[in-house]
Amino acid sequence: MSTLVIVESPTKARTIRKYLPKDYRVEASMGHVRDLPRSAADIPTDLKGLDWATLGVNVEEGFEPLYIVPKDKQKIVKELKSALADADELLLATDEDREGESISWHLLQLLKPKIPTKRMVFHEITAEAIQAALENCRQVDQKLVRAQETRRILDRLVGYTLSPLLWRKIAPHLSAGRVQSVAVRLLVNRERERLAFHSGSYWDLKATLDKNKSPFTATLIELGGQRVATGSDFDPATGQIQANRNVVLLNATTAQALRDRLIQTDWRVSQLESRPQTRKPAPPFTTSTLQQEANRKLHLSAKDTMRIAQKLYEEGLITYMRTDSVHLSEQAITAARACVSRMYGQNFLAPKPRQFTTKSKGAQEAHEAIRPAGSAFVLPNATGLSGRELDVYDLIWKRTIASQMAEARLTLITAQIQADNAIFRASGKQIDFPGFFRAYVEGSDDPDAALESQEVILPTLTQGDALVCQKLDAQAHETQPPARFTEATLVKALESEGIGRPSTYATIISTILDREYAIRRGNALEPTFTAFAVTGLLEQNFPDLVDLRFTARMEQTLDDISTGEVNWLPYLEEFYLGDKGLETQVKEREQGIDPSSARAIHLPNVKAEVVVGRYGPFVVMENGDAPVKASLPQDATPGSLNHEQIEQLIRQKLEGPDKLGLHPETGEPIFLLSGRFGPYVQLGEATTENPKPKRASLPKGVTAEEVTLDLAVTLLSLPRTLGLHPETGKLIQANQGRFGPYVVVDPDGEKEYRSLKAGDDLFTITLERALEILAEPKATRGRTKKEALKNLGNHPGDDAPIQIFNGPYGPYVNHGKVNASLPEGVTVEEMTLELALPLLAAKAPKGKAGTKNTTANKSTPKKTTTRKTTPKKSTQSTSTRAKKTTSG
DNA sequence: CAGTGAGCGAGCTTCCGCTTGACTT
Repeated sequence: MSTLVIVESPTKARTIRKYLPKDYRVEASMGHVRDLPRSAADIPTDLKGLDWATLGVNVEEGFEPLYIVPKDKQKIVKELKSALADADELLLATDEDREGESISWHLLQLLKPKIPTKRMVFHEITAEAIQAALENCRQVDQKLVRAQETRRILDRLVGYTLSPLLWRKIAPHLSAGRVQSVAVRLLVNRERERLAFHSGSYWDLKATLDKNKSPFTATLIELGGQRVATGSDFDPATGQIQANRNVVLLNATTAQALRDRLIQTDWRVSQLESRPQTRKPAPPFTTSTLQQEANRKLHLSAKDTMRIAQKLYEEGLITYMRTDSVHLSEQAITAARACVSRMYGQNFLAPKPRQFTTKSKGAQEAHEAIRPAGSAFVLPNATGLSGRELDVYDLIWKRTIASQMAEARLTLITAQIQADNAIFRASGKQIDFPGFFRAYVEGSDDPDAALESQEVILPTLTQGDALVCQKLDAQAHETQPPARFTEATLVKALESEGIGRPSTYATIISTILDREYAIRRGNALEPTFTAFAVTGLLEQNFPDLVDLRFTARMEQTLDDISTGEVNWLPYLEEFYLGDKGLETQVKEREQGIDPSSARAIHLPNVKAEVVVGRYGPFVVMENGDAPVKASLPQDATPGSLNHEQIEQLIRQKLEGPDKLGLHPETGEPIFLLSGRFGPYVQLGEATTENPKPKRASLPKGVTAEEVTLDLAVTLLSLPRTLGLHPETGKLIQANQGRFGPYVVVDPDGEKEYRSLKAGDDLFTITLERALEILAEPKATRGRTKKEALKNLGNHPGDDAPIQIFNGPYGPYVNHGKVNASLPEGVTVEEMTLELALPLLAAKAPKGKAGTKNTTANKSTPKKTTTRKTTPKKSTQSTSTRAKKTTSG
């Protein structure tokens, strides 16, 4: 007989197994095993008709939750049950936080063990820690479980009460939630600030000064005893200098005049100041800070970062990647310090081990900080990793090492320089001892500030020194609106408010993008019209729920529930059914919310109304008694739309499309129109006989204003025939496609495509050049060609190579079109041809398959964007939700 | 791919937090 231990993740199961006695069996629950029904399909048949079944909470009967085992967990539960049958003791070893405690409780409810059962908790996987945990087991903490259940129910009530309201008032398939709606509101509020922003301009002077042939620069700060205005003196609402600021504002003329006067005067050092500064290293990574840094330094999305971190974790290279703790274990500190003294020397070691404390709200700290795993950190170049995986590991390694390094010591030097009645300032920064800078400098969200961290050397100066002014320039500046959120800054903001959890930051962003509350433009997240409409409705009717502090207050109550100071049921009753309660408020306000005004958005910079419609946003402009409506381009957002664009759209609607002119040969009119996919030109009018006249999109980078009749004629002349293939006699054409210009052989038959190279031009390319390009092999899809991790040799059957590649789910063996994962516990190094053959045989397609299926490598153009509608299987994931796709 | 935005309507959409999984004629 034996003891069954249940943990959350299979990787953790594998690691702790070796610290447990032989007869202990460790299994993973894969996170939560029960939940409220997600949709109608999850509701048991006997409860189907009940009005509270979809909500999954019987609010009239003591807020009793309806728990089900989701489809993807049924197999796991079955396996756990059968493992339990062979055990004579059960240890529940899920994480020691609210969610972990709840998982243990649900396991108890489901498995109903008849054998002795205990709750085991540990924070570190070492022989001693596990031993200590075995000796100090306890029972499941019911109060903590209740706190989790309250959280779960509250989130369900918010989400499943507000979302339907949005369907009724704005558009179907929208969503609202305690976390996502606040995140969207942050984006919207920032965009509003940007829209209300008025830029101001100011000038100053920049001098290049010299002493003993070492030039340095200084900036004008004071004139005639008055400070010279800078960006922070402006009122963002007006673009003017704020009231009560005693400053001089220079413009182009006054700055130039001042320049001409000062260049002739004497320059002298009037004041010198130098002060020492020390800098401490940043704490080791949490999920949130890792995502931020990977976004700033490696330009990875939160989702990509997590996928890579998961991989590193599974390879045993780093500790758990979903954590809110900055705590380092004894083992980690020792390992980091050993690395520092070996690689940088004793000088660079922090005199005492440095331990950090978590400051973010609501942290639960069930895990360590993210750091290289083990008691001796693997050096980045010894990991065998490459590409992004190596980059992320390197980042984690450096940040961890740096946290145990000595402080950096700097000297900041400020010199004031007098030139007649003007004062200039020069700042220098000298690094006296780099300390942890050697290993790691935290990235910045502000590129200007990032520059600042570099050393700026000033020559040795003394008060009264005479200086030579080599150059003096007047420079113009403009105040900038506050920057849009990026993934990094949004995650940072959410975390500091205690909103969302490490396991959810990446999915919060995915949800916002999936629901089209925001689009990603460059690194920035830009809120859409839908986001404005939804945020407006929620702010007007449920201000408390979209308040940044709502989650913090909820967390406080949950803490009080877990200590027994607050009773959970009255809290939920008040929250949902009370006078100010959610359900009460929805019922009260439902009538008053007019759908057409909820869908309408008024923007300060635009004199028309934008309406969120079934087919995307459109503008409505008053025009006598029949308002004019016009669709907006698909990527239009409140922040990208300007009044000229709208006027053009409206004018086109009123006067018909702009006519560019007549076709020089056929005499047909050529129109410039604007559609959902941007501007395009059209030859002739659409009539009933010819409903689809020839059309062509403008090439990238050409705006509607720049289009000439010539360009339109050339675009409409496409495809351009280059000639016949000298060998096969097949037609060769050049054309403009979704991925840019290309050439094609046999456009009505076999269709062999190649993209044009950087130097080639669609309109001048010759048949000879086209043949050259066509002779080259097709470029491999994706960014980089995959390199095999290891070659195992050739298959005895067909002599084709068998190789190991790195895939999204770990390394796998490849032979032709057959892929197979490595057996559990076998490393890439240990794999051999002999081990691979049976794996491949088991995966190989049976019978005749294999010959036809060449599509994988051939042309399978993705239908729409990168978002593919994946199989109906994974009903869990939000990103796989079927979408209304308007392309084809 | 390309000019719409209301109406009749069955049944459905949706939350947050834990965790990995891997389709076929």
